[in-house]
Amino acid sequence: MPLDLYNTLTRRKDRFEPLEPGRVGLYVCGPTVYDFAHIGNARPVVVFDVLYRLLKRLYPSVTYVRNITDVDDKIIKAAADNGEAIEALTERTAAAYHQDMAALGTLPPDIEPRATQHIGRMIAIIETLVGAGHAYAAEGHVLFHVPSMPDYGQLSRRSQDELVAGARVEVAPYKRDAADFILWKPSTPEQPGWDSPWGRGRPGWHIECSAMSGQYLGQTFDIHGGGLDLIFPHHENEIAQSRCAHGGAPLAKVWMHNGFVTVNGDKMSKSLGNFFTVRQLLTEGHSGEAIRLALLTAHYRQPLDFSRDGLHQAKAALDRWYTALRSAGPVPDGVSATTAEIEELLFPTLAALEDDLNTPLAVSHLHELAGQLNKARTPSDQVRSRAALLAAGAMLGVLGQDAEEWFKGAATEGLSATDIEAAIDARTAARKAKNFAEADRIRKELAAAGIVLEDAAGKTTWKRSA
RNA sequence: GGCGCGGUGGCAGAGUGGUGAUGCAGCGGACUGCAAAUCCGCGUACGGCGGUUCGAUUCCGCCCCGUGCCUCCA
Repeated sequence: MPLDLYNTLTRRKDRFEPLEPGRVGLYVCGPTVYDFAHIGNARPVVVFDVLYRLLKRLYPSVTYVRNITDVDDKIIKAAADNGEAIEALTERTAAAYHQDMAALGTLPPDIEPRATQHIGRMIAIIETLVGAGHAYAAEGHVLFHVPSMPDYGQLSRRSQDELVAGARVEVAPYKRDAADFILWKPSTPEQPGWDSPWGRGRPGWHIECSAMSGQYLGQTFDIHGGGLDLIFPHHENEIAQSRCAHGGAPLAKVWMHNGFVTVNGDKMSKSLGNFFTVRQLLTEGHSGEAIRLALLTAHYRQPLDFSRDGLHQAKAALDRWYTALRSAGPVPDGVSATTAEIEELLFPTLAALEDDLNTPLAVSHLHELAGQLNKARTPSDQVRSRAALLAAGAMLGVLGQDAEEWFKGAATEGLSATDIEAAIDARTAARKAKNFAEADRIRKELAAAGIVLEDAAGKTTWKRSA
């Protein structure tokens, strides 16, 4: 099955072919580390994690680069507000980011470069741009001169006239053209800064990605991803810098952008204050797996309205799948499924993902596989459907834990597993004695503590129903 | 003003020029001491108005509503 991906540059789904057979380079814009990641920040991480898993399955060599922006004016401000050293803030926030993204079941990228460790390369690119007449120094700043690039604006499909007409900010006096953007800016003594040919300063927002993608993936690579709001100006400017520094070579072949997470229809954003952090939801007791699935229930280019109800629906789906896995019981000796058998069952899920990451359709195929597992009557059918369900789950990055653990979980409060099992034994004895009043009393007592009992095949199992 | 996205059954959410996914919720049935889970069955859903077509939710036009970007933003 071929892989089709929607390319923002062409505005249509295109058949994907790696630039070099068997090798794929993927660059995704990572976090600016000054605060906890919210669900809107998490969406691209989860979406591109699914892409990464798919690419790894389809191609022998995949290099996934996701940067950490650890120099930025928001960081300077947050550190000042906290009375915290910049480095302490960025280290702390980056560590929290790693924890939270791991909780969402995302694989770490192959390379996670930090902006502050690539200043030299940024300066070199800026020097090249100045030398080629695409950039100029003015009042300690270095700016990219947008009119020097005739085909600027292809990604966002904006003409330079429109940019000027729509400019909503005051144009700095040192700009030759209103659309020119900053490559390097001066730092005051208390701001972080590096020596450069233009004095002590720090990089502008866009140049870091040009430096890091170029270093790890080369001048032209396969896929560049990020959120919709990065199309303009960030990615447009990244393209301008990189192409003008590289003799016009394209930066990335495919540009992918995920849609926004909204709350009651409005974009979730830090400035609006309508955000849920991943950490907050995890603390409330939502599983990272349910958060992840909630983010995958809408197609990645569609807006996703986030709500706790959506989270509960995702959990219900996971309950259904884990129930199927748990009910199937242990695999009998000597029964196994062949790779070909599993692949056949996995095919629809894979085909859905290969069609521009149609995760909602893939989710429906997981439901189909769970249904097949529930209906399986022979050990070989069970083993086959179970293996296929697990493999399909792995494509989405879910169903990675043991089903018993999913249901019995780590209870931070309430009854321990030992207490529960003792109560179940007492109830089983009562049932054997046909003392159903006592059996029901125990069931009710456990239910009040959030424990649901299920009598099946002569054995009683339990789960926490939070 | 420029550029863009969306409006599918109670909810979430795919998809398609013609037998209208999937899940949740709801209803009925099987199973169960009772439940739960599971299985079986059940729904005159495609914002409005025109057009193209034998046939449109799907293509085209206009309109309405919501929403995003236009140098903080995933």
